[in-house]
Amino acid sequence: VSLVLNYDSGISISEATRQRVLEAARELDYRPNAAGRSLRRQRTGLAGLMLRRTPRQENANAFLSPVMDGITSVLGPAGFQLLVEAVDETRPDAYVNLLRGARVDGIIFSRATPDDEPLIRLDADHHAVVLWGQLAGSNLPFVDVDNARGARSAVEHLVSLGHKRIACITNGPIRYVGSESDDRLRGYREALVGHHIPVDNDLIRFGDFDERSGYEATRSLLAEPDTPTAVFVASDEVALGALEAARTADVRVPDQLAVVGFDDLPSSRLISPSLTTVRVPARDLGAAAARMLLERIELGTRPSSIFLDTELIVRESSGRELLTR
Amino acid sequence: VSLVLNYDSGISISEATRQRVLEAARELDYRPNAAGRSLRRQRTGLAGLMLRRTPRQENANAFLSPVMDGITSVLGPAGFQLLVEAVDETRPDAYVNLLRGARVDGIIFSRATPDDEPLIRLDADHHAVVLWGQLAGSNLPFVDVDNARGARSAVEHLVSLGHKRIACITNGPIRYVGSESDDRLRGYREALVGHHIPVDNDLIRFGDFDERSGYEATRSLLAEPDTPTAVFVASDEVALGALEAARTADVRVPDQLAVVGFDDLPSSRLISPSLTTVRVPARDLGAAAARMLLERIELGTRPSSIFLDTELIVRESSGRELLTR
DNA sequence: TTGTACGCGTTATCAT
DNA sequence: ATGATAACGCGTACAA
Repeated sequence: VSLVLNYDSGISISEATRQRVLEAARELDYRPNAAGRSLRRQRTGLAGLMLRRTPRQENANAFLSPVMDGITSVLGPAGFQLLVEAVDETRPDAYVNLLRGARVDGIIFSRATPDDEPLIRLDADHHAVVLWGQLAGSNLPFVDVDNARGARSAVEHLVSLGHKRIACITNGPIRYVGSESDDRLRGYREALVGHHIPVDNDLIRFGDFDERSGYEATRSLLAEPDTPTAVFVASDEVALGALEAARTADVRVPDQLAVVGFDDLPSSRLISPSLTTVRVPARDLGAAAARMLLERIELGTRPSSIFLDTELIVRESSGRELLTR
Repeated sequence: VSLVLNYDSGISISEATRQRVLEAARELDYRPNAAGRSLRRQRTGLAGLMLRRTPRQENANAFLSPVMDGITSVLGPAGFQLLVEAVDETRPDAYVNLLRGARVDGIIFSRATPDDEPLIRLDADHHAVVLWGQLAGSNLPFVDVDNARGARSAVEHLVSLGHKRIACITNGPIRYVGSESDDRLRGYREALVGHHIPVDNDLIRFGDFDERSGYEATRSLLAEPDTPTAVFVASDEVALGALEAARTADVRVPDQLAVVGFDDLPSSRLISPSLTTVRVPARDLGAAAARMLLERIELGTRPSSIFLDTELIVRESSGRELLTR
């Protein structure tokens, strides 16, 4: 029975019994039992997606839908299903049980922190782990966008429009070197340096992941003696605050202040002025992570990490060329 | 060993051996094997979330994050994990295997269609199924918001501001009576009738789930001989199109046209003018669905369906009272 | 209180 | 080509 149901060809079963088995299976509406199969095969056909729930951005996750779509689009055809689990402070090592208890064959871990010992150990023990987002100081396989390069493309866009006084608002405090926030800030600096524009630290503000911080940072930038003509904001959410600040200060966007964001949230296309931004290919990242995970599970090899390209999406908020003064 | 590890009290094991077992478990870093446990217990500790992927709103799902958060917040403490699967046209009955193959103990099914025979049969066979979104003509247990009531609250808000010419744009074509789109349109009608305002069918437009359709519907409404002073749009996404249409037509919101949406997407708070809307408590709905599913799984009873209340969120787009003409 | 043995459902292996 | 059997890891029923 097992041979008939699990192999399409290359098995030595007479056609007669083959049909007999298939007929019986149909009649009984037979479906193989997942637990029995997992136990015997020593494989679950399940992959885990670990989502870090920070109290701050608790329900923000706009990327979740496309990411999961990308993951399942790869896992599904390979015969894998997806188990999603939130990793929070109450049970910080839940994912350890997932792998060590063989509930899943591998996990995709989003936004790992640099000091996650149990995670490092899982990797060392040849468990299939793949990271969503680069982890500085570890050699765990990851997928990520090149944040510095994406930031450079945004700032170079502003430079090409004629801007020289370009401010930067990060999407959050710089927690450690090599973090997303750090890389985007670095890209901003590199772009300026590359075009021989001096980096003015008075034009750099540190956001706090939310719209409000973007609002306040922009207010304070507009109060600078030598007002910037453009601002690169390292996330769309924070950039929305920048647009709001410009609006309330009667500063026209993009004429008086050009704004470029990062992420390309669904709403960024819809607001007015629509937001020029750096698109993060969430679905592709999900698919890439899933492919890497499959490689690790099925081949047992250690996949090499992947950087995907961002894409600059030019919209109204940076729109026109700067009038020469 | 099993007794020691699975029961805190009420077992007849000497303290000495109890400690010996615990010590050994710690030393070995023992974790129970999920498949073995599932097989023996005849329970997987997994619940399935079936997401309907329509080609149209493929990456839209802004509710996904809070919904999953709500679900896991209930399932987690009960010892259940979540398996997420997209149900698409390629394998329309994948969820049948999920239950009949005992991969999961129950499923939450989002946006079921009225003619889903296999789903009805699963329910009849006492499988644990719970619906996200009411399904007209079936008696499957569901969670939903009272769409008609939510729509009424939105329109009554407009009436209370003095509006009499109130248009309606649905969020999509009316596929069947009792659908979300139908209920919201019905609520609009009921509110008008309840306040003795005649329902003018010339003020009703059928959107198509996207911003563009809202834009076009609003343009056409603004071309009406007796222009409406307010419009109820049955989804925020479509309402964004309405705002854009007003903007390009130099119609001031809310002074010349008040706009109320439905859903309360994350961006609705952030745009300008911020959108008055009817909030759908996505997280609570998720939690409620999970509670119902647990009841069905653990008690084997048939939970009664639940309507959760929407909440009217008044923002700028409906803002002021209408000046009497 | 402790030890043993069985069976959950599947699949791989080994003889026939 | 077919049939019989063992084993995956767990929890429980029963014997000791």
